Amino acid sequence: MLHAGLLDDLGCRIAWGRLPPGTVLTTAALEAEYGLSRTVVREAVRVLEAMRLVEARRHVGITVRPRPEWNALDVRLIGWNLAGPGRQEELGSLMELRQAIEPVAARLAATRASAGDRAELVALASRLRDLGRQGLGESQEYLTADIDFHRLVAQSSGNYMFAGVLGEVIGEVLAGRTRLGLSPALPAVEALDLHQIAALAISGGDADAAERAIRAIVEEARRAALDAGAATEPAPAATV
Amino acid sequence: MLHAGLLDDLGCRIAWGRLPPGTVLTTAALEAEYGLSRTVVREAVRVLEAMRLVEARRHVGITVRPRPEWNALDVRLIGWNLAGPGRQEELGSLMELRQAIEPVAARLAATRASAGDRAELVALASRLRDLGRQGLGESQEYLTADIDFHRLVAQSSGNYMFAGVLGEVIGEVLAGRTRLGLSPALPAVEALDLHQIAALAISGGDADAAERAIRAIVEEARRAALDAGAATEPAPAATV
DNA sequence: ACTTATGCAATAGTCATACTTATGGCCCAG
DNA sequence: CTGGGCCATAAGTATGACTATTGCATAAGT
Repeated sequence: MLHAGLLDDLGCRIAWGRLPPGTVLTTAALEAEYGLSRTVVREAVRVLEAMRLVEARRHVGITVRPRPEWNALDVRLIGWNLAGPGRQEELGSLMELRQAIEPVAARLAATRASAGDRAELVALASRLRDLGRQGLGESQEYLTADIDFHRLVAQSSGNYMFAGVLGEVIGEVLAGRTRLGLSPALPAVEALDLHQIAALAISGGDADAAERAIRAIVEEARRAALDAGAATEPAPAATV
Repeated sequence: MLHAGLLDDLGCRIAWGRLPPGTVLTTAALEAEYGLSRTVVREAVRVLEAMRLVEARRHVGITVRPRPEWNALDVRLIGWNLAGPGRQEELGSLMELRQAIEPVAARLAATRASAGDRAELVALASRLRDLGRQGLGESQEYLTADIDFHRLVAQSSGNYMFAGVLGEVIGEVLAGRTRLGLSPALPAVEALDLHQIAALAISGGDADAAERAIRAIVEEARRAALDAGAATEPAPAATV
């Protein structure tokens, strides 16, 4: 589909600073550059406009807006940022977002989660512990269970904003940890314990304990990322 | 501009449940219903698709997606929700989001804010105190200063995601408080003190104190909203 | 010299028509 | 009942024509 391709290409060029804020494009120039019809160009521009990456004005053209105006929490934009030279910075921002949201999500989950979700969280924490003890902290299975755990906490919070943003980005953040080797084959006992504590606290309705445990989990992850701070993950190849 | 009108109309109809998940539209039917060209319809649908409100498929049409799949933190969607029957629920979710984000933003602001921003925060807190003491807690001036204060905390955090989402929604949330009469003409001394404490903590680089103060501010706001829980604000007239 | 008004070209916005593409559902055969 | 093929469905794309708005350049006025 041509629309998706053009949208991604333009989105990346903007997100990566290749079309810096203030750049003025025209639909005619884009048609010529990409060899596509006006329909495809306009439709892609409409989406970029909706994301506040550009502003289209008659007689002027399509101007790239300043970065602070962009819809920072747009999932597509997050993806573009993660796929480009600003990946580390984006992961850092996402880590801070997790730091903010996950403890509150856990607190809410402790009061709102369904019985089924409570049981599922306990089961996931058990799974993480088992895999961790087997030295499989770097495995896909561990990663999947870790992602599922955090997603379920967000969903159980009953706040669909938490569920939405965390559901979308937690996979990327945790996978990034694994790729950076920040998820050791033998996870620290304390980390596994914290997942257990969090799951049991949510399951038992203890909001304070749930919040403290998740806060500690996220803090540990943040510290590990800081310790590895200079270990820069190379940006993915710049082709989307 | 026809595009914006159609987008808002369709967006609201979906957000308000008038086009419930599972509803299948076609571009032909929308053209006929709205008396607009295919171009306008397609461009609007593109944006809705990007927001994950709908999915367009050949041979099927344009299907409204289940609500959990929507981009919950899309600013436009938040606006549609706030303009419709789900306003209270949306304000509740936003309050929780504030609860999560603002304390962490304050913590980060304490370490990252520029000297100018630190001074500005202190000045805004002073302004709030002065207006509050004059019994102007319900005034537009107080509201403006309150919004500016919280926005600046978010911006000073140096996390553009915090700045983005709070910058967009804080005005709406705080204005809703004023409209509901939850912002008393004579604000409690403690509330004014907390803004001072937060501003001074950020200005002085005390992250713990900044976080505690902002947390207390947001918690006080949340409690006030709970106390007024049954005082339902009528949804705005359903015309955007 | 500065300010205001006017006109025109620039570029997006909209409409209509034609053609292409993929795909879901239905029908038929084994 | 299952699998394969075909066709109609509806989106996806292209193009030409026309409309609408507006920014900029120029001219006129003070």
